[in-house]
Amino acid sequence: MTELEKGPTGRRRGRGARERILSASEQLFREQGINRTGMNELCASAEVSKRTAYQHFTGKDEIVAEYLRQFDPSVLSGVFDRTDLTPRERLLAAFDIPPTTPLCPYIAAAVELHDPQHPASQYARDYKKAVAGRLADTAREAGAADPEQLGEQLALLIDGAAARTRVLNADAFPAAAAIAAVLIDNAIPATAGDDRRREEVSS
Amino acid sequence: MTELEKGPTGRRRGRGARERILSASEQLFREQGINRTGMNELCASAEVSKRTAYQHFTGKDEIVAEYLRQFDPSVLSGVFDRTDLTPRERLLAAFDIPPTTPLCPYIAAAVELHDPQHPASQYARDYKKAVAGRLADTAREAGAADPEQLGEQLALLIDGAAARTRVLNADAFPAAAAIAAVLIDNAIPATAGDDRRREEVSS
DNA sequence: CGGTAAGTACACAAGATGGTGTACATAACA
DNA sequence: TGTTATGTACACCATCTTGTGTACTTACCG
Repeated sequence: MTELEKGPTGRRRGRGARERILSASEQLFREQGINRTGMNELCASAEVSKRTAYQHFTGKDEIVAEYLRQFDPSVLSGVFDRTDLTPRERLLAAFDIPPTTPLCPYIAAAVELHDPQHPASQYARDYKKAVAGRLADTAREAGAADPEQLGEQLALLIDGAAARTRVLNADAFPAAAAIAAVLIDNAIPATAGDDRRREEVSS
Repeated sequence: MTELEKGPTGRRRGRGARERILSASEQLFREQGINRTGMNELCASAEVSKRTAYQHFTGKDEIVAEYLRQFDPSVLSGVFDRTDLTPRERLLAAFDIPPTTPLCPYIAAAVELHDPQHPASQYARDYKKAVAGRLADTAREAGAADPEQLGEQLALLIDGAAARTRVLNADAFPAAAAIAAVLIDNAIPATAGDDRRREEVSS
């Protein structure tokens, strides 16, 4: 969804202040949170004059919303579009989050903004539902009996791992992956599936 | 841990400003978040003069820390000390959160404070570990093969449900309870346990 | 060239924030 | 009674917050 860069007419739109702002916001909002990042700091980090920032965005809220909207494609497609993995492996790969993703920004935003009506909170919901949907699709591909349910369950595990990682300051995704393996094996009937085992459960 | 009210000597300690502050903080921090609740508002809601507040607490940080410390006994003992339930039922009862608990305040605090060194963040970690420990104890009682692991897994499910409930604005605890049932049945060897089924899985 | 869109620099507003200082009131207790 | 702990009322401060206003500069493009 990274639009513009060059406008539709081919005209260059200035020196890319907008993108610098969003790029800086991605870093700062993640590192120090949304509420702890002021506009002055954000503009300084983006090397953009404050005036310019407010010419591109009506206010901080809009920057926050746009900051969350950016993730939609990147995070999702990274895992689910890998054709080198079986569907089951893809489901589990969703728990192999690289260290570059310290915490789901949607949970953080939902907590920090604290207003379900905020546009950014809407994006957060949309994203979460999209992830659950993608997981359900993959679950269906893997032959799960109730793919919607499995997708929802795996999404819940991911969120649990994210939240727990944040609170405990220790990686909880391996534990979540272990649970996921159990759920996947339980959800896929014996006849279907790729490499699942029946009674034994990988810890 | 609701100490004082009357001191150990029987002496009345003023008019209970401290408790009013903590009571108001519990409500306000929960309803609107920590960062969105200013000291002026907090003191007004507690019907306490600002000066008094700063005589009881060195600063807002201390109030936040104390606010989190209060939960330790109440939430935990409510579920785990019920002798009318089998251990397995107690494990599942942890997912029957009443509507009075809109969201785990520890996750919210960890996100809002955004500083793992903050005393309140410490309390959050302690609490989370305590819950996992209690779950593990109960899992052991229920005859689980690896009670520590099951306790950690169930704790992760609770956090996932809490986070997801917050972001999606919809109750995710039933789904978490369903997963919990699967994990519990998988973790308890066939010989042990109370009412578990073997192959069938309660959705 | 000149016009225009884009961006800059910087002061400044208006309000909220956490936190103090000062003088006064009240309740308990000896 | 008077002393002391507790609490109040309220002005006040420094700082930070989002957001504007104004005047200037730069890059592009015909």
